[in-house]
Amino acid sequence: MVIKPQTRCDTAQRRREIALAARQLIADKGFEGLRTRDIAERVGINVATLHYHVPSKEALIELLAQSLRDEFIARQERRRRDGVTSLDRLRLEFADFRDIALNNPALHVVMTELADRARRDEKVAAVIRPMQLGWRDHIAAILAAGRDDGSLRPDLDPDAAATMIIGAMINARRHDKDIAFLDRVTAQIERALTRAGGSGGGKP
Amino acid sequence: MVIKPQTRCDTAQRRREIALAARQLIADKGFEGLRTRDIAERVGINVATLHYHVPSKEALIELLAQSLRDEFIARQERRRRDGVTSLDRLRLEFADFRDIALNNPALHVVMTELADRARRDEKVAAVIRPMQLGWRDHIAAILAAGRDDGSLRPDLDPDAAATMIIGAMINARRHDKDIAFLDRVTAQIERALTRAGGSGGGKP
DNA sequence: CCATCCATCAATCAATTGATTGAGAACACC
DNA sequence: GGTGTTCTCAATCAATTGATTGATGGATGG
Repeated sequence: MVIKPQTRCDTAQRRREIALAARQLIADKGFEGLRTRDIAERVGINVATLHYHVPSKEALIELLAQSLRDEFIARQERRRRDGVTSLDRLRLEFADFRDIALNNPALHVVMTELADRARRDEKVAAVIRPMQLGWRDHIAAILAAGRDDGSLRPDLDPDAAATMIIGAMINARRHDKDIAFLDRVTAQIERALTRAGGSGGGKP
Repeated sequence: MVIKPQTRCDTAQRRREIALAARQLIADKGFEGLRTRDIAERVGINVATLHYHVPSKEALIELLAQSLRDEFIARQERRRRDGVTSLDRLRLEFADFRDIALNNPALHVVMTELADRARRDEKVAAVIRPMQLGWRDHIAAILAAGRDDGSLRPDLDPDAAATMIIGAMINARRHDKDIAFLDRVTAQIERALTRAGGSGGGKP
């Protein structure tokens, strides 16, 4: 199971490894199946060593949440911001989500698990909620701009629509393993938010 | 904690009580915090008695899933089906979701937890997935009818839009405890799916 | 070369947890 | 009242699990 021949390494590095292993395990077996022993094994260290770097399971979960937030922020910052119109920027959001769904699906799974846990764990909530709010606000800002510059329909409620978009994308991935379905959903969102409204009528 | 003075009762009734207690506990502490002892205490019986009626925890979870499905089906059937237009019927869906959110919020919480578990538990998946698919198909059918009778926009992709609607409603409830926000989201959905597309422009 | 700190591990602990056992109470039927 | 079935519980088990302990090796600086 574990390949890497272990050498000593400093706490910062070990904590990164531990967070990563925890994430993979959660993606596999869910939060309820998360065991410190499994994490240690995956990292290739003793349980005691794990507890040396991360004092308790609670601290571990907080570490996990922070690790997730860090990656989210990193992704956010490395994005291109060069959309010309608001619609372009919205499409960029769709593309980003699609990219994660394809290349790092565990991220969404763990995100969902943590979001559920945030419901009853204040420590996790303190890390996760701002992240979710930030995402929503980010999309809402794009929508508001699009509404005002005319590239999106004028009767948009930015916050409500942003919530709709995020929920739609997550739900599209929840069941359908087929990425094409996500594309259909984002295409439908786009049609639903642009001005035209299919007023031309008729099916092509 | 437990009030009811216990008397003997038959397996069918006990299993109902157990499923209900399990549901409440999951709503409180999540799947990972579900303990057979806690369930037994909540029902007011001994753990051994619980295991007499429900042989294993796995069986318990399956029972839980079935209990949820039964309630869902029951709700589905007791609904009024008298929407005149498709838009009316869609609004009825919104109202149903709103009603559950207000009067039985635990239902949505447990539903989400079970949906997550279905990812790695085939038994649960076998019960939950058809239920979710049924919901989506139900809404998709309404949308398809609306598209064809002209009360909804002609460029609708019923399955994609249904997924969007469900995801939007769930996501609206996930964070915002305020029911008014759900109303904003459903209002936005409605605007997004009807033909007009705000082509009249301008804010009131 | 030595003292010190850091990282690691084998062994073990205490608590939790799903499940079982064996015996007894409530009930039904005759 | 007798008999068998159904339901219930106190006590207990075996396994799991988060966490600790005490010892060991290695690196670093003097």
